[in-house]
Amino acid sequence: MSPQHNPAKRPLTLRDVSDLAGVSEMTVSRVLRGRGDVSDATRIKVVAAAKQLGYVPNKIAGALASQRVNLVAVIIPSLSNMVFPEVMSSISKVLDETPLQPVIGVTNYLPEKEESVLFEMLSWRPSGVIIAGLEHTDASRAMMRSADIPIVEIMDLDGDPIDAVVGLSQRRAGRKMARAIIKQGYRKIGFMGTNMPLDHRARKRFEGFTDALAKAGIEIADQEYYCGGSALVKGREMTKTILERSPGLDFLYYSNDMIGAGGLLYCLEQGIDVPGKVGLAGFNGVELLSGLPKHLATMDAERHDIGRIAAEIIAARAIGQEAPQRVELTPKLQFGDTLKR
Amino acid sequence: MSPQHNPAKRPLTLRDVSDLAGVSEMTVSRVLRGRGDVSDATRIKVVAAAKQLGYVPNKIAGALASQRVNLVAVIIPSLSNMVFPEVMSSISKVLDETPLQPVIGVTNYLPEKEESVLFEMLSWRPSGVIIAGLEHTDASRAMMRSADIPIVEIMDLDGDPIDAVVGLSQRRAGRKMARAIIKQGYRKIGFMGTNMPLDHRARKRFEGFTDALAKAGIEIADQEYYCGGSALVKGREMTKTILERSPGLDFLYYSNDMIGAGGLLYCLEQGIDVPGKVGLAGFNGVELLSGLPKHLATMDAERHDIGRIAAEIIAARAIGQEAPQRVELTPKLQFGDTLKR
DNA sequence: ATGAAAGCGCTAACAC
DNA sequence: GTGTTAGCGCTTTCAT
Repeated sequence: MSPQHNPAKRPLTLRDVSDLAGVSEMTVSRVLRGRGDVSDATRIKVVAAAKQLGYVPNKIAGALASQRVNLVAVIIPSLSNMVFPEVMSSISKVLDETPLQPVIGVTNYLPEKEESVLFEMLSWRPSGVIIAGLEHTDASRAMMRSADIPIVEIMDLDGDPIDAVVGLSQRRAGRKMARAIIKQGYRKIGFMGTNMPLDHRARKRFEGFTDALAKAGIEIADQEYYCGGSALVKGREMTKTILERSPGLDFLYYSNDMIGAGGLLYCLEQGIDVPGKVGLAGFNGVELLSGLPKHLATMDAERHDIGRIAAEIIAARAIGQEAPQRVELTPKLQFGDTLKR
Repeated sequence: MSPQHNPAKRPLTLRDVSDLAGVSEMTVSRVLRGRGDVSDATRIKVVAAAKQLGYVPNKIAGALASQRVNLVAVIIPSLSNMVFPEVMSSISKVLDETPLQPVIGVTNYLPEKEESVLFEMLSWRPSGVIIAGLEHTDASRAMMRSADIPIVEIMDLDGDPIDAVVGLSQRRAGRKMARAIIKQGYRKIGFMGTNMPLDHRARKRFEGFTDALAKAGIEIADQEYYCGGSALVKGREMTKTILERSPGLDFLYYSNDMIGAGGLLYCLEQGIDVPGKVGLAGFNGVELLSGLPKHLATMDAERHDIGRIAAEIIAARAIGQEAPQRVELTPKLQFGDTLKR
């Protein structure tokens, strides 16, 4: 039955339902929340009345009275990097089994924006926070610390967590890739990445990468950075630039799979022997890109596990259960077709 | 200054700030909201006190008292189709200039999920709703109608809007593409799409497409559907399948750019003359994909304008201004390199 | 199994 | 310019 027109032009309250059903507001509240003992007869009357009116409970009032808000703030740098929607979907899948609901905030990699998003979110008194990265302004850290709710920092492990942390060591991931590349005999290595000093995870991967090269007595032979625009196009352009400037390069390491894919397409068009003459590797394991002529070597960022585990920690703590404080995931190297093996 | 440790382990209230600053709660409230006349001296004291304590206002209580919630519910089917993050970012950009804040809900193309997401959202009494599509359950429509807030349905125009609507006629977009294809002399046309009966926009585009073909006395020569998996891979596989089954095809129309790109890569690998022997076209104008060896012909879904205008309508109505009820956008055909011209 | 009263933390409205 | 009072619509707690 379609709800009756609401003549009062006033949001419906419990009171309206209680009047129609002929029971107290308290009883209506109990029925609608499924709490406490209510006789079947009453329950049916109340449900019918609520439905007939098209009553939608007011969570604002409910939350204020109960001091409980079943919201989980999820704070990520961007939606255009496919990694984050994927983390989100894992989080949603876990929270769907609980009364908790994710609320997304996007920071655009800006610490001040992160601070303001966090402030906004915390002012709704969520049951928990899942936030990307370990780098935050002092004020952000202070807010999270004093919020007295579970905080899970995700994606990265290299730093000081506020509370719980789920991720992988980005430095270690960079080192692992470097070692694999060296082991296959590549020596003249070029790097391409985003010009985003605030993408700390990319920065740490690069640091780990150069560290491991240095231990083998190798230095990055050339590098190139971009910002903005279509990553696929930029990958192609940077690859052209770097290969023309440094024809001796035998490996190209990209800070993400998207620019790696652009580079791969360029190399194939130019008839460059991949991975014989030049090897290529990216980072992330973006499923989107399987389907290219060759599979780009990459390292899985384990983002589904990260999202799942982070959400599980929040869900456990929300009901007073113990949960791990630190979960380290190990990224898997995928050789694909662009790294000799 | 880092906030003092909160010894009470109790969320801070206006009261705490008012005690520290030595003024009434009301004055603190005024300062923190920037409303009403407050002397500079008082303002400074209050701001200092709030900062020292690390006070974060409780929006739950504020919203209940003021009967105002500066949230805008944005309800979309998916985050993995890049179109929606792009719409989101346009919405955010507009709302950033206002006190309004977007809250994302994802329905996975399921009407029942849409209904429950909507219910959850409306129970927070948002200032407006932006929702993808014109197809909703009766209950969803009833909820939106009786919520007495601005509702903007986006992306599609072919149907009965609840309130305002911003989008393009998906049917017309399909027809337009069909006419362009026919005009270039293609006659044996294959179609590939998602197996998602609930993606009404894709369905309507297809209907418009076949309508226009029918008017020219042409029927779809073959078709192929997929669900799940990497769109790029699926596009490649379906293209192989359809071309082997129907070698006479001279045009392939894809319901989205991602599978179109997979098909394009396949054709190029096979050395098929594109667009000479076979023409290709997709839909959406996904910027992500420029950077492929050839540019896929496509039609811009105008999603940035859609997001911007939808948000502008909500923002205007939120402050009592008039706003358009219906905005039709005209998708532009981009020939790229895969459709003769 | 149901109801009555108190109050969650804030703001509207009004008084001073 | 600042303070006081009375709720906002629910849920908690306690009474019956």
